[in-house]
Amino acid sequence: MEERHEPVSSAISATNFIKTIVAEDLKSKGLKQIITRFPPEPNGYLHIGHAKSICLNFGLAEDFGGHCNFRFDDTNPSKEEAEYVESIMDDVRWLGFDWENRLYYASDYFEQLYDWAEKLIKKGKAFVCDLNAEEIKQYRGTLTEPGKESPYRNRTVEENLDLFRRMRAGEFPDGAKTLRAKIDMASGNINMRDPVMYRIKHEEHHRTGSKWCIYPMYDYAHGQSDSIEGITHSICTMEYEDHRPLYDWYLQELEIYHPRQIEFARLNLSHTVLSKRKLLRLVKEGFVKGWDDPRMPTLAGLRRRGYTPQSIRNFCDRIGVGKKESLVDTALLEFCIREDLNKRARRVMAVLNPLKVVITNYPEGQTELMDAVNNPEDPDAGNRKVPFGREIYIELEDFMEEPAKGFFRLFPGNEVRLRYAYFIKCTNFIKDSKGNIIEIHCTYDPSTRGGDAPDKRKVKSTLHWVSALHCISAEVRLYDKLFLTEDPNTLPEGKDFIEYINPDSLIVKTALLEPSLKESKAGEVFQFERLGYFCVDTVDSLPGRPVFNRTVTLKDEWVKIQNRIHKKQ
RNA sequence: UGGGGAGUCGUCCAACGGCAGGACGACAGACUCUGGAUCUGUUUAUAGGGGUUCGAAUCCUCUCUCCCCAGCCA
Repeated sequence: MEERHEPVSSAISATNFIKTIVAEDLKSKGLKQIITRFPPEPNGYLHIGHAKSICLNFGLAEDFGGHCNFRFDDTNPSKEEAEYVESIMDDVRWLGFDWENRLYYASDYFEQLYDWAEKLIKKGKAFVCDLNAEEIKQYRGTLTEPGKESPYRNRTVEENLDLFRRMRAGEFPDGAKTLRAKIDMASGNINMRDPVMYRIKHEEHHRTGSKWCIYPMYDYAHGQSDSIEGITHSICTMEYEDHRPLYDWYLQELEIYHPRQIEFARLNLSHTVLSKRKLLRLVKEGFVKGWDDPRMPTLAGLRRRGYTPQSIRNFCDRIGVGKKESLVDTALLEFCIREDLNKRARRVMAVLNPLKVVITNYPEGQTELMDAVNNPEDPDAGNRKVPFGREIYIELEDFMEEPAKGFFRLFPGNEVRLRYAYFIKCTNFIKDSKGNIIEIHCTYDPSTRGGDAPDKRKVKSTLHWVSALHCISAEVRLYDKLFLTEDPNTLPEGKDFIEYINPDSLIVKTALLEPSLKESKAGEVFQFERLGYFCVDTVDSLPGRPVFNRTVTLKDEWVKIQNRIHKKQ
């Protein structure tokens, strides 16, 4: 699974405001290197939004000569599970990033964090509060009104210390007490209204087991973890901007090394959702088949869909980094995977909607092996032989009884090329009782073997095909956008994002494939000529029975022409 | 009505007092044994009003719009 990739071409990534800040800091603070970190909570799967953060943090470290730590932010035992730890590390490795020996857990710092909490108590900057959750909420005030001070706010240092130690010792039940910072209940910033530092949870932690029954809150743990690791730049998303004063306050009161927090806008991608809550609903309610369903924007899903690490890293470079809320068009992601696969995918022929063609003047029982190029973009990919015979299948869409305007594929009397084979001309067609075309008769020109006419005459179209006698069949899964609406997060009043799921986001077909595909291996990528890029599914394929996932279609001029005609009508 | 943040082509990102540029998309053409790829070209933007300045997307000011914050979640 692990792959290494050449760095993304520097032509793509110009600069961003964070690089500017870091460059200035390096100069003004005389730093030799920077240290960043990627700090996921192990409570779910990584998605393309996390990839933006991963690329940013590891990329910055690479650009400025430093390193990026990998840290699990595991301060809440009720939400976190060990199973996620492995999958998250897999995803980051898959993207091609290496944290070497710098794997950390916030839970490794619990003892130090505890000592620092006592230090704040001794400074008179923290107190044990007996208010319950509901009361704390009442006392906190509202967005426009200041809060009230807790009646327990003025306990003595000795009492606070005693109570806090007893909290740790397990003397109190969940929710009975909290440790809170003593800051300012009238602050306009609600995060500063005596925020909770520790809560009591008699729960098993995935790493510390039952050693602790009090757990630090994110705000109390994160900055200090950054400080312990010597992080120079702690990069997070915009919603933490309001938390920065608190981040700074703890570090200042603790009088310890003070990293700099910088916020950037999280990624939004059109036609999909990236919130954990919504993704979970898609899985739980069965709209997709799991976290790694190829329609999911999770890294596991994208990987199974056929997206390459390189394409995702290129995407992350192209979208840039800013502070404003934005919605990136999925078309850019699709461009990135086409760009990458165009260079590396072997071309093969496969027919999704077969229509039988009989070449009436071709000798019965004859088979020829035609020379086919594996990848016109890559001479090293070599050639292969594709069997050809009297009866073949072409794509149903490649024939029209009465050609529409702009259609120059097969129609009665018209000559086209069969890729790597012969010119054929349609002489007749057969319909069933319902009027559906079920078979085409053509003649071929033997002098055009290989696909070129000695008399230099041209045809306007080249069709892909498979030999009826030699082709194999396989399940092919045609994936499309998961949502019909561009932004499933911004909906009319009363609408649920579920209502906008694309009913055709998955269409399963039995396709006919050239025989070389029989032994293709899980994860292999191909371009089915004129159709799109496909990969062999890593979960449901069996030896000799591959299942193919469509990663993305090819750009299709004919589809556009048809759409235009439809719009006019 | 409190605090914080953001407004530049259709989309995303640059330009940081000196010619508003790139990528994707769209459109047009060339080329092509994939209506793919490639190549060429076209199109469209500084939220609005004042001000400072020789010169403003950039500085000042007022206004408008959008986003985030009231977990013992992260």
